[in-house]
Amino acid sequence: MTFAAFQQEELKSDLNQKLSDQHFFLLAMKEEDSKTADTKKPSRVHEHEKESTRSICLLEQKRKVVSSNIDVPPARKSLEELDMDKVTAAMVLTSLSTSPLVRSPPVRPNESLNGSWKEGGFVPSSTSSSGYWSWSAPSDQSNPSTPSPPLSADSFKPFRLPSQTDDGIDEAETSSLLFDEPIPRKRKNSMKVMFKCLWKNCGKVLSTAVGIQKHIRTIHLGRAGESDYSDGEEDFYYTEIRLNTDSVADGLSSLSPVSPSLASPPPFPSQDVSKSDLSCAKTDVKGMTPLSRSAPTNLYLVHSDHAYQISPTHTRPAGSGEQKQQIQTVLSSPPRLSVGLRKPRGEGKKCRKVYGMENRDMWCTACRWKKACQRFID
DNA sequence: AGTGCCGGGTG
DNA sequence: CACCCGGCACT
Repeated sequence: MTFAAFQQEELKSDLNQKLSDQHFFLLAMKEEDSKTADTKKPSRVHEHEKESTRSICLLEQKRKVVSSNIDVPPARKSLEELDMDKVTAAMVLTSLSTSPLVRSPPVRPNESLNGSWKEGGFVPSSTSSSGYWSWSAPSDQSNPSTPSPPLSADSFKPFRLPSQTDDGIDEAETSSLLFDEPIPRKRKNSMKVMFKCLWKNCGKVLSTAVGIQKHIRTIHLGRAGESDYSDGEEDFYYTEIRLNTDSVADGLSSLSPVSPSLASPPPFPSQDVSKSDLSCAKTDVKGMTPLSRSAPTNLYLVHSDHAYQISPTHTRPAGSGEQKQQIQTVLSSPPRLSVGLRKPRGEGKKCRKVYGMENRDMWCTACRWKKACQRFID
């Protein structure tokens, strides 16, 4: 079979498939309409029906045109052959759409992020019956040059949603990826990824995963000699944190590395643990930015949800509720470190409470200026 | 809705 | 600086 003939076959079978699908859809629509005809305006139903019939006619015409353009009449093909053609067509379409050679340059403006990987990995073909979508391993039929879905850090960064306690967010995110909704979330690209040691009483922050692993291996696991050997245990003792390099100056917190370390001091003084991605997992040693848990292709995701997540040095009076709150803040808004560092609200009396709004002149100046009360400091 | 207060604006 | 206030977190 020549390539041209093959292409024609594909086209035809694909069209057949689409036509029959649409046909069924239209029939279903008609049924639906007739079911609800008594409750709806009859004229509208009628219109609908007319429309449907006309569409079917048009589709039939199209089918005829295509058939006449192609030498092989549809009747000559057995059902199995047709089915095979459908499958082949789907496969070819799949590989066509994923092949970098054939792929047309991006047209949609927002394709650069979700579009590319969606296109690359997930082709919702009606004939790929399994319904299981995965690009973990290319099937034997697909083009070997099929690019693996964007494992590159950049393409995943925007989707990285650290959520340890709330998987629903991840799912929502995922579904919004599956459907073509644009994701309005903006993220500053001034984010810097750091790795924080979660070992008790150690707040070591390093800029590379390798560095932090080495730190944990040598300092905490006592494996100084076997620097190359790693059974992955270090993975459990550090987490990734994202810093907004814009507001790093604000980020001076009381948390400072406790243990002296062999490596150079962290580029930034330290970080409040609440700003770390607690659920965030990490990837392998190659310095890749961690992928989202919701991403279908997690490579080496290791959850770091263990006892050391909450830094022992973090002794703010507010309990876990505040922690959660802060994490959510980090999740959902452009990072504003000051929010995380906000002083716990004073519990004592306040001028406003004591004197009331009517005696505002009796308030302390701070209260008058809507600042932290200085009269009833707790 | 009320309260506390941070961050930022104004003179 | 003093002073004020928008707006947010928290209750």
